[in-house]
Amino acid sequence: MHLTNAEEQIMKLLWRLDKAFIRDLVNEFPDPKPATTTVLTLLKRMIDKGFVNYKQYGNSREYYPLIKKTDYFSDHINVLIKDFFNNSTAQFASFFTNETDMNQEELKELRDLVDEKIKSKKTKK
Amino acid sequence: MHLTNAEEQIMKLLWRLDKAFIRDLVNEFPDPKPATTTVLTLLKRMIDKGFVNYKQYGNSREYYPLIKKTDYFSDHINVLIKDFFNNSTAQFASFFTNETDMNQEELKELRDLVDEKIKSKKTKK
DNA sequence: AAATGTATTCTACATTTGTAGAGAAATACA
DNA sequence: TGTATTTCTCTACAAATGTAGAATACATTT
Repeated sequence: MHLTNAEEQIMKLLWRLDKAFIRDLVNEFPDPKPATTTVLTLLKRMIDKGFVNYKQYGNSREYYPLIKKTDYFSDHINVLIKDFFNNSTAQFASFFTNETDMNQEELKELRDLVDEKIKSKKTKK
Repeated sequence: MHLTNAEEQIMKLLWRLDKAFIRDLVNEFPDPKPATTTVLTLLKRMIDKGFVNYKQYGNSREYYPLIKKTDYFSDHINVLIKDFFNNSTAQFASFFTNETDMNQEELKELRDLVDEKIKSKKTKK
């Protein structure tokens, strides 16, 4: 099961706000804002799909995400890696460092990060 | 403009085969294969969108991709980075090394890669 | 309590996407 | 040279997606 584009927009809002009432969500949109019912329809579909739940307060609901942004994202990336890099993370990493324009600073940061990762794996064994 | 899912399947075939006639494409599908007309319809849409072109041979056409896989992929990744990491490649890289399960080998490869990248940038200046 | 505002569900419909048949035109073959 | 095959276009339609009004129920304000 997956989110459509419009649904993903709502999801991003929920991730950013943590939880929100319908009016909060609609307000987050720049003009022209979608109709409230539009957002409600999307929310209902997202609930059916198991991505969102809510807490009832009187006649209104506070919606919140059921999956973590990082998990959702992780899935995305992995699909991309599978589709385009024959499932090789190394190949992807190579592509990544070549194609994105990280500056000197960021590159060093990344190298140190990877270095740490290597060390932590070594000690773990 | 973007490719739909079904169109992207065709695109992947074209990237892999470089160029192909309609029967080649249909044959690449596992059973049950889609109808030839289905694939033809998709190809026509992709041509209209500017993703594919063809060379005419008699009454049939040899189709080929107009965009490189890496460029297409690069766009994807960048959208993800923008959407989920506030446009910070460094933040994404960090996430990436943490969330994917690269082994010792791959990690070293990546570190060396990044190292090279750092050096090449230094000398370029 | 009546009027107004807000949230929700139900229903509806236009657009996009996935899938493919009918028919025409070109080609291959018996 | 008539027949089968292949490729293509045109048309069609079901399913998914995006968008929102009408109706309803509850809450708030006067």
